[in-house]
Amino acid sequence: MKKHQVTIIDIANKLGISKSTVSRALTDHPNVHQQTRERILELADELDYQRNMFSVNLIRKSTQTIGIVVPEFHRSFFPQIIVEAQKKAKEQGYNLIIAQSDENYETEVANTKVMLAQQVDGMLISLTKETNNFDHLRQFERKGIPIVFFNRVCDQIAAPKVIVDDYEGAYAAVEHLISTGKKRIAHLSGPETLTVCKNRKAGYFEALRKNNIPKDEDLVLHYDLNLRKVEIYLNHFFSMESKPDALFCINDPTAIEVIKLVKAKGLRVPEDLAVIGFSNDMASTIVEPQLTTVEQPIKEIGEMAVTLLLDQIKRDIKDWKAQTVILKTKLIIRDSG
Amino acid sequence: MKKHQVTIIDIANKLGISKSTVSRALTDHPNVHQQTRERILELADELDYQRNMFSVNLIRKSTQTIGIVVPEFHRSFFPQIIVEAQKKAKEQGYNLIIAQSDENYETEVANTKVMLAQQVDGMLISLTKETNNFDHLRQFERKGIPIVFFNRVCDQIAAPKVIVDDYEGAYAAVEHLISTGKKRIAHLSGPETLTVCKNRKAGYFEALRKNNIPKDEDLVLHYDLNLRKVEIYLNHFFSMESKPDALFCINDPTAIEVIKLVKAKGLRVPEDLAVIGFSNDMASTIVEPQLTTVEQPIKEIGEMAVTLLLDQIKRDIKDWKAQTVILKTKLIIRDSG
DNA sequence: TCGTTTCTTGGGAACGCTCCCAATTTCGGG
DNA sequence: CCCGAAATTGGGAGCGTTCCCAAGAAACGA
Repeated sequence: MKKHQVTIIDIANKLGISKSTVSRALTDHPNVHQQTRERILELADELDYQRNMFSVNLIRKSTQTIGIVVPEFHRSFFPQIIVEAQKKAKEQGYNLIIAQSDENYETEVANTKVMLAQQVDGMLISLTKETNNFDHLRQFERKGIPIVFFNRVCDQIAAPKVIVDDYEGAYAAVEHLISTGKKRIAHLSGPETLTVCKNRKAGYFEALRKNNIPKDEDLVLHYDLNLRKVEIYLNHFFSMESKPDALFCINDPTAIEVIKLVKAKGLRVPEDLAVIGFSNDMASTIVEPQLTTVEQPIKEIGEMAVTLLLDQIKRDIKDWKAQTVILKTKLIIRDSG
Repeated sequence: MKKHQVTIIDIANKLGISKSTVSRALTDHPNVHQQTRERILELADELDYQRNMFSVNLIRKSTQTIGIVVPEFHRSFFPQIIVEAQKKAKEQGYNLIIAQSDENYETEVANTKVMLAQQVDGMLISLTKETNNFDHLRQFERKGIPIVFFNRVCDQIAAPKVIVDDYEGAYAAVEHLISTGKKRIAHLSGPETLTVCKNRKAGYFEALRKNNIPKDEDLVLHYDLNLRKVEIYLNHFFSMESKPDALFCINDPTAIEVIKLVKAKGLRVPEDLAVIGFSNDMASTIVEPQLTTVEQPIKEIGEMAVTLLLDQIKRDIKDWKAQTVILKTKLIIRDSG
C-alpha cells in the first residue's frame, strides 16, 4: 500500500521553518545558512524524502526527459542504439523513455502519444516499415517539441536526421562482390517506400554501372522484411534461366536466412551464391560461413541522434535549419561473399 | 521553440465558461450539457489541446505507469520480454518505462532512482549479475511501491517473483544428453550467486544422480558471462585427462560460442562434444549445428510479471503474501546435442 | 552609535488540473 | 403557476514545488 509521500512541508514543519528555505536547501540554492542546510539535508535523508517531479515539471515545463521510438526489437540493432543513446543522454542529465512499435503504424502513433503525454522535451524516432502518414509527427512540430529521425527517416518532416551512408555502403558491398569475380549480382531489398532501401538500391546500381555490368531490373526484388517470405524470393532467383551468383541483401537477418536456405538446397556459400548483408548484427559471426556485411556505426548513430536533439532542445533559435548527418559505414569482409 | 501549452483555461476563456466545466467535458464527467460538451471537445481538438499529465498526476498520485529494469539488451531474451510486458500493460491502461542496466550494479541503482523519480506505480526488475546489495530496492518497500522480480530474482526482498523451472529444464537437458549416450557431461555455469545458475546446476546434478553417473565437481565451471572468456574454460575442459563428451551451458550465447570454438579446433558437434544451451534465443537456429536448448516461455513471463504487478498495485491488502510463479520450460531438441 | 549593505528567511502566487460545494438554471408535476 | 428536484455551471481549495519579493537579522564601515 502506497504510503504518504514526504513533502518539503513535512520537513519544514518538523524543523519549524518555512518550505521556501527547505526548497532552497534541497536545490542547492546559495541563500541558505550552512547550519540550516545541514539540518534540512539530514532530516530529508532520514525521512527518505523524494522530490515530487510532477510539481517540479509542472513549473519548469521541462522534464529533462527524451523519448526514443524504434520500429522493432528483433534485430540487435535498435537495442544497441538505445543503449548508446541512453548513455549519452544520461551524461547530459536527461532520462530516456523507450518505446517500440512492433513494425506497426498504429502502435507507433500510440507511442508518440505516450511521449507527448509524458511531456518529453524531445524525441528520437525511427519509423516502422508501414508508416507513410506523418500527422502524428506534425503534432510535435506544432507544439514545438523537437524530433530527430534516425535510420528510418522521413523527408516530409523538417527535422534533423541521422543516417548512414547507405549508398556508399551498398556500393562498397557490390563492388567487393564484383572484385571477387561475381558477374550476376542480385539484390533482395525491403519495402520500396523506405529511404534506406532506396539508397542501398541506388548504391547497388551505381556499383554495377561503374563496372560496366548491365542493369537488370529482374535481379532486384523487394519484400516486406517478413523472414518467412525470403524463401519465395530466393526460389524465384534460382528459377531464373540465368541464375545470379551473388546476392546483396537489405539486412543481416535476410542474409542469414538466405544462407540457411542455400545450404538447405545443398548449395555452397559463397561458391554457388555469395551473400552480403547490412548492419553487422551480432548474429553475423554466428552463421556459417560468417557473413560479409556492411557495418553501421551504432555508437555514433545513437550518440549523434541524442546530440542533435539536445542541441535543438537547448537552443531557442526559431529559424533552425534541419541538418542531415550521414555517418560512414564499413565493409566487413568475412566468408560469405 | 516550445510553444505556449494550451490549457483548459484557454479553452474556458475562449468559450466564456468556467474551467470546471471544461475539465468535466474533457474527462467524460456526466454533469455537462451535451451541447456544451460538444463545443468544448471541438475547440479542444482545434487547438490541439493536450492534457498536462503532471498536474493530473500531482493530484492523482498515480501515474498509470510501470517501470521495467533489465540487466542487458544483448540477448534477444529481455527485449522480447519487454515487448510482451508492454502489450499486457497497455491492455490494462498502463504505460511502460524501460531501462537497461548494462550488467552494472551502479547503473541498476541509477535506473531504480529514475523509476522512483518518474513515480512509477510499480516496477518489474531483473537484476544484474553483480547485484548483491539490495538497499535500492528496499526504498520501494518503504514507499509502498510494489515490485515484481523476474528471471534474475532475489530472495532477500519479499516480493512476487516470476521464474522458470530452471531445475526441471536443466534436468531435462542433461537427461537428454544421457539418453543419447553421453557419459561425461560437463556444465559451464554463470556467476554462482545467481539463483538461476544455482537451480540449473542442481537440475544438472540431479539428472546425473538419477542416472547413476558419479558426481564430478571438476566438470562444473563458473564464469562471469563475458563471452570472451569461454575459450579459457573450454580449453580447460579439453585439457582434462578424461575429457567431457557433452557440455550443458548456462545460456545460448555461451553454447553458441562453445560451438564456434569447438569447430575452430577441427572437432565436431555433437560427436566430439554435444552442446546444449538455455533460453532458445533467436540465434540458436542460426548456428550450425542448430542448437539444442531449453526454451523459456517468454510471452508468459512478460505477461505474468505484469499481471502480478498490477494485482499488487490495484489491491490495497497490507498483509500480502509474496508468491513465486514458476513457469514450465520445454526442451527443444535440434542438432547440437 | 547609526545607516547601509549583505545574509537569511518567510509569505504567497503560480504551474494546470480535479473535485467538492454552492449557486444557478431547467423542468415536470401538482 | 409555483415549488422542489434534477441538471448544469461556477468558484475555489489543493496537489508539491519553485521563485519572486519583502521583511528581518547580522555585519560592517564611518
